[in-house]
Order: sequence, then structure tokens, then C-alpha cells
Amino acid sequence: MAKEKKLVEEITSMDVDFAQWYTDVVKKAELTDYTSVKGCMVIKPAGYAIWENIQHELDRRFKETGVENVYLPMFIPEGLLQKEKDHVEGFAPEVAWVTHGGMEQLQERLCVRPTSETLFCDFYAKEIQSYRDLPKVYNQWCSVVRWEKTTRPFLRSREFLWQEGHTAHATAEEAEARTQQMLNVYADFCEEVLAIPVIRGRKTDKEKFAGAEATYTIESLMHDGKALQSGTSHNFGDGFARAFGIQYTAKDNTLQYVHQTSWGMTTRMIGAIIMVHGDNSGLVLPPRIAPVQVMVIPIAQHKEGVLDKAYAIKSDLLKAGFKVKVDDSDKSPGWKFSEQEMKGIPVRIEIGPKDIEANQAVIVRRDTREKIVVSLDNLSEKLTEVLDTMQHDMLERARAHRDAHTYDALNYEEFVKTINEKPGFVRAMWCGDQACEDKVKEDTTATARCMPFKQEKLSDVCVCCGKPAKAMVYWGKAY
RNA sequence: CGGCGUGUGGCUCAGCUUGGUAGAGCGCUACGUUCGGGACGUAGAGGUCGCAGGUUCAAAUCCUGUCACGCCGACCA
Repeated sequence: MAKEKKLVEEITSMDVDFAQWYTDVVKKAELTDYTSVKGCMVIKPAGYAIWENIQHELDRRFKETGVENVYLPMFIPEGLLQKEKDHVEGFAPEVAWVTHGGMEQLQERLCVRPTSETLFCDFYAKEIQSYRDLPKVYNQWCSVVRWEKTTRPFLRSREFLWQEGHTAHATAEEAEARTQQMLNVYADFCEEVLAIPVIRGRKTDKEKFAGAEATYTIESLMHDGKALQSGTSHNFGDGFARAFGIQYTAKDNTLQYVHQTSWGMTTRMIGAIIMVHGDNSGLVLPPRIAPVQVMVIPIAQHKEGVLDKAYAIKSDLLKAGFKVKVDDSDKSPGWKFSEQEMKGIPVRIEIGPKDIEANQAVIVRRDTREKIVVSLDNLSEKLTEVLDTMQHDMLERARAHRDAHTYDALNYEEFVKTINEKPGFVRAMWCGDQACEDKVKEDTTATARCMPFKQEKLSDVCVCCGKPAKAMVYWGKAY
């Protein structure tokens, strides 16, 4: 009992204090550390390995659609940033400025990129002359800086890692198709790899990206019922092209503006993984994103043959394609179990003298803690099955949680009451007027998360003002 | 940017009210016993008390200033 008590003391229960639980999990899973600069985190090996897996998966999917990777500078001259009016107004409050080079003050100060639309536009203006130069479908992996007031590991840091895709097309149709295509890449990635179900939809004008004609988004629901914008894809129309003079000569020898898109996903997704799948014992990683899928834990490892057997199992499983490690530290088995659970390693294999005698091992699932005794002869087959089942179950569990925390509201009183009393998404009709969005935010702090592509007509009138409704909206309190 | 709060061995913190030789637990090192849900014994190492001034015979403690970080709000991926 005393030992069990110690276990629960390590990580604050998510029911007691979700924010503290999150911080505890990040710390106990050894994902990040704080640094001497507020809001700038060390991403430790366990955290960075997750990001590397996200990168590999996304990058492969991008390239299948024809994306090419490039790298642009981290500095943007002030004059360049100011060329598109809405864009600069949107980002100005949170940019960091470089004012000196060595001891000398710069003629023109440089902004540390908060996003790179302006740099890509400047580049494209030089690069694109003819319709033969189109489309440009570029992406870069980099970090960006936004001087946030309030910071949290992964969810809101002043510097964060991401990818930003920037494309230029001959026609509006092509740009629109690319915008939607990339949103779907993100949505599939979230569901298939991260086991996070998403709502695909369009942002309202109030919530859309600064300078965009339309912003599409995938929204996911965290375990505490707050929404997280998980990936966005923007259609810029020819707005940036006009501001930056990006023109090409068409086949008919007329001068045309290009149509552009941009789309991004960030290290914030690591925060989403934590908040969707984690439990009171720590992190739970979906098998397809886990840097280590299997931890082999020898029991009574000082006894003859135990460690050798553990290494043999590791070797066999590595050959079979699993990501596997052996915890051969001199900690007690109980300690190793807790470590494996806090770090979210999807399964552990317990192997001790009794198992070796019986030619078996014990597989333990991280998400359900189910213990499965399996013969060493078909360990690899069973492991494949367990990991596949776990990946599937995690998505379905998250989907069930989201659906159970999605409500419909038909009048304003019901809407406000639901938002305030039931954490989750509230679906309600909206007239399209920003005044209603503002009123909702004023009354509840909730925002319009998106207008889903899959529309349903819950009623004919706006839940807020009663005027004729234009769209069904997912509302919620967001990170 | 507002409201809290915190800075003392690697970590978590006590000590500060009432000034007087810097403490505990965990971790770390060595050796031994343990090992199926955070084991134990013995012996060790380790700190200019965030920083700068000031008061005082004497400051972790009192005063002034300053910096940093955390949490909660408003803004945002």
C-alpha cells in the first residue's frame, strides 16, 4: 500500500488539476526542461524522438503529393514584413526584433520570423516569371519565434519547431485544391498515426490567419474538454501576390497574379498526444509514433541467464522490425514498471526465471495494463497484434470521449449553460455575424473552433441573435 | 500586460516572523544484501542561500533595488 501511494504522489491526478497533471507528465516522461529564457524549452531526447517521428511521417506524406523541401532565412527585414497589411497587423504584437549587429545598430531592424509568408513571397517574386514556373510546392522545417506572454511546454512556447508549406499556383482552383489536400494530409496523419480524431472545417473570418482568404483547420478535443487547433491550411487567393508583385506570364501572354497557400503543423502536437492519451500514470504513446515501442524488463536480472534471455528477445524483436530496448539498469523491477508507464512506452515485456523455465514472457499493454502471457515461440506475432490493437483502441477511445463531450444547443440560454458546465464542443447554428462571435466570447470565453465541412442543420436560426442561420459551428474553449 | 507565487547542495523543500558555526528527504559515489508494482544496510561526496546595494560587531534571515522562473487571466500554433 505504501508503495502504491508513492506512485500516485508522483503525478498529480488529472481530475484534481489538469494543468498540473500536464506539467508533471511532461517532466516525468522527460520530454522537456526549462531554460534560462522564459518560454524557450530544451526538448530532451524522449521528446525530440517523438518530433523526429512526426517529421518522418509528415515529410513522407508531403513528398507523396509533390512537396519539395527548402530553407529560408530566420530574419525578415521590417519593410518586407509590412508589405501585407492584415498580415503585419496580425503578427506585429508578438514578433522579436534584432536591432544590433555586434556593437552597431542596424539601418533596418530585422524581425525573427514568426512565420515565413513574406520571405516566401519575396523569393517567389524573383523565381516566378512564366506559367512554366508553376506550381511551386515548397516546405521548410524550421523554428519560429512568437513572443508569447504566457508559456507552457509544447502548447505555447516562444520558440517552437514546425513545418510551413508555401505554394504558388496559376489558378484559384488549383490553390483551393492544394489547401484542402494538405488539410486532409494533416487529418489522416492525426488519426492514423497519432490516434487523435479531428473535426475538419473552416475558420470564421474572425479566427482565420492574418492575410488569408480562407483558413481550414483540424480541431481536436483534449481529455479535459478543451479544444486544440491541430493543424491549419490557408488559401491566400492572390492577396499576397498583389502585395508582393508575384506575377507570371500566362500562355495567352497576359500578366497574371499567382494564387498561394500555406499550411503548418507544430511541436504542439506532442502536447496534444499527452492531453488526449495520457492518464494518471503518465504519458501513453500510440505505437505508431512511439520512439520505443517495447521495453523489455528483466526480473531478478542477477540470476543466471535472465539478462541473456532479455537481450536475445531484444535482438529477435529488432530483427522483426520493432523499436525495442532492455532496461538493464540496477533499479528494482517495480521502478522500471513505473518508468515505462510514465514515459508512455506502449508495451513492456516482463521476463524472469519462472518465464524462462516455461518458455514464455508477459506482455503488458500500457493503455489497459492488460497482462498477456505469451509463448516465446510466437512473441513477435503476438506483439504485432497487441500493438495494432492498441493503436486502434486508442483512436476509438479518443473518438468516444470526444463524441461523449460534444453537445448540441438550440437556444442561447442552453448554449451558455452547456459551454460553462460541460467541457467539450458545443454545436450550434450561427448567422455569420462577428458580433455574435464577440458576444459568445464575452459571455463564455469560448470561440468558434470551426464550421465543419460536414454540416448539419440543427435549426434555422442563429443560437445567439435569432437571425437566419448560415452555418453550424463547433464552439469551445480552446488552448 | 494585470493578479498571485517562488528563487537555499543535482531535485523537492525546511530555516526567515524574533539576525549569532547552513539543515532534511530524495538523488549521487563505493561496498554488501535484494529483485514478479518505485528494496535495504553501512560509509562518503556535495551549498559564495538568484543578483546588487544598504543597515549591523554579525545577514539565508531586516531594508532598498533588480533579475529570473512558475501558475491564473487578456492575446495567440
